[in-house]
Amino acid sequence: MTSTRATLLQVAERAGVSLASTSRALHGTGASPAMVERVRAAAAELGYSADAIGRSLRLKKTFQVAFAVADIGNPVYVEMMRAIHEVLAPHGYRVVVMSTGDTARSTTELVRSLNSGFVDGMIVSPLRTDDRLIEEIQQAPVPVVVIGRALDDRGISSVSTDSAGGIGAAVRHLHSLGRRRVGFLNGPLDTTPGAARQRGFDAATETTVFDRTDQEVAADFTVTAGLEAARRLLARGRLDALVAANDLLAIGAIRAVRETGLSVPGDVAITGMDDTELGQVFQPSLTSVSLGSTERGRAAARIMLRLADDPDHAAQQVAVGPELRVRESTGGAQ
Amino acid sequence: MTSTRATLLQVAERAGVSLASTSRALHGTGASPAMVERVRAAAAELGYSADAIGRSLRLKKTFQVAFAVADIGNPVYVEMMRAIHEVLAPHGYRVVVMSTGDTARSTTELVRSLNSGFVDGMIVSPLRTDDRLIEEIQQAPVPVVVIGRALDDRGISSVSTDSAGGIGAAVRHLHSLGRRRVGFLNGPLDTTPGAARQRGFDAATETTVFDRTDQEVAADFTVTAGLEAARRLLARGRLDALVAANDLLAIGAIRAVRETGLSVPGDVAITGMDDTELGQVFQPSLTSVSLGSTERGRAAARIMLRLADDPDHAAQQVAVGPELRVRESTGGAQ
DNA sequence: AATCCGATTGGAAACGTTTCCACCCCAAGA
DNA sequence: TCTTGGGGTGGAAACGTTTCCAATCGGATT
Repeated sequence: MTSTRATLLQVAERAGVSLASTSRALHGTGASPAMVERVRAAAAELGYSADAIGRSLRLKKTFQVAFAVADIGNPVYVEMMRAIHEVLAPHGYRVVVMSTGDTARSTTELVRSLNSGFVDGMIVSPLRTDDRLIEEIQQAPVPVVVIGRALDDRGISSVSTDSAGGIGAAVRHLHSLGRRRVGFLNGPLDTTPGAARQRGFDAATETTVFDRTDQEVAADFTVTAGLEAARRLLARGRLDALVAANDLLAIGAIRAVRETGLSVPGDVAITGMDDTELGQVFQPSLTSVSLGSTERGRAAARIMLRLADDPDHAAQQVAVGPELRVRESTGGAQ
Repeated sequence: MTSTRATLLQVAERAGVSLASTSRALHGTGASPAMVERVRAAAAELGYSADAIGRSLRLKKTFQVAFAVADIGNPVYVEMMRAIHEVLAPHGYRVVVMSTGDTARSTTELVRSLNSGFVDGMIVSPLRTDDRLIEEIQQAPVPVVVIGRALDDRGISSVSTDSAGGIGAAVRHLHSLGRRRVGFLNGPLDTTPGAARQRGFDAATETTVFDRTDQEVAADFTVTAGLEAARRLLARGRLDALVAANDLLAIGAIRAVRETGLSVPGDVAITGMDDTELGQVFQPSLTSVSLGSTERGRAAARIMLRLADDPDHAAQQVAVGPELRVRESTGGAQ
């Protein structure tokens, strides 16, 4: 930690050649074999390795991509981050994690910070969106890929999924099991996912007929909030099926159901959404609608690679379909 | 995305003053109120914001800190990352996530990459360690904080915990419940945590007397590996208590126990380690030894802040004590 | 009125890299 | 032998910022 890092100029002096030749020799283009040999040796002796900042300044490229979400601890985002990292790292890109905060305003601020040019692009999954944010994304100086709503009409690259359709699949699954009194446990309606899932439930219960439907909104998408909201829901009348807007809410709901002395899935069948590992290892294992977090993360990262390579490339859209994974919490196998 | 970002020089020209004054005016030191006003206006009109790379080059400071672990998906590391981010972000530092890979060799490589100077420091939690790695850390050009083993003797900053002692607490807890046939479910012994926890179990069962002890090593620290290893362990003979080396293994073990028709905690009491959210929401909720992941992350980040501020600052060590959290899986309250 | 001092200001260098451009040299063709 | 061309090399500029240093400008003190 005492010795200072070697610079390219020092390597050049040691090799007794010019700075230009040294750079070429190391970067591998247009240098004679003798030169390459000579410079390599000098570089090795000094333990040289190129300074990322100097290179970035000259190249106007940071080899960094930001990944921004409201809550880094959320299992869904963790999965995405892992996938993004796995795709980007082999291409020499680093991943910078950032927090959007949970308002559209704070997210807008974050997007604006791209102006300081510390990354080559940003993958963001906004919890809440408004027109200001959309505009800011459109004007961003580097490519931005949105994971969430499809935004093709606004010329923004996005990776979307049909969570409304996913809720529909869950509703039909429960109906096909003979359940006729279904409850819906949603998260905040002013969030992008909350709004979409609400649309999904409304649409599904319009075409599929139940004897009774009811719903309740949790304070946020967590187990605790799910537990409390489910208690309120169950207190209002008997249900035999419950659709939760994500796995954490579903787990809270399972606890609430059991508190009342009822069993899952015997008395109440429950579905989650996101297909998290948590839901998979839970007992009972959770029937859940996979929204392909890993796949969405990968898709976003691949779009980013293309855009980072060619910033003038047209915006790209990818849609990942939802997929129902039937497990114990609705009486499925395993 | 078409318009190019404004540079400081452009702001200077627009304000009709020198580059130097412009910089001072914006940075707030030694400029007249009139100058500040004038430059601010010009900057606002152009939507100027300072280029991070240019500034980094001059300041020799990136305002970035790396966080490197073997598996970013592991709940423990997620918690640490969240804590680290929460501490560093308010101070203007960005967090870059990196993967150590799971060998000491690949971790060494990662530490060596610090030579390219893309980051002001690194917080790393190596899964496996050897002398080469220790050396590399000592020679790193920027501060490195290790989360894991205490390394005070080597002059390295570290945040450690007593996981061996934590296992001891779990063992004594089970003994105090009257359990006398205890099994130990560990992860790979050649990992730093695996080795420490093994020492803990050996030491504890030497001082606390059981009728029967047995142990088994899982392929890694996951639910699936835990399930398989626990099956082997249970097949060898009846147990009434099981200490797992982390929460994921414990959850695999619960499943294995139930497969044999036995109950948790009635027939077999089970403890985990790490006190993850997963264990808390699981049913039965998991008695677990907290190693203070959040606290360790925070401590590491705080050390990093000090070291980044003053690179010649002496290495710092912090130890976080383990804490047993009794829950349903050993018959505790809640 | 001359001097001095502090507060402001501008010029220029520096951080470390890549690459354009001009130059040189040698081999090949005329 | 003279020209042409191409491969290899070095000089120098550029990326955007901060800060050292010298210079200037007031106003206040003698």
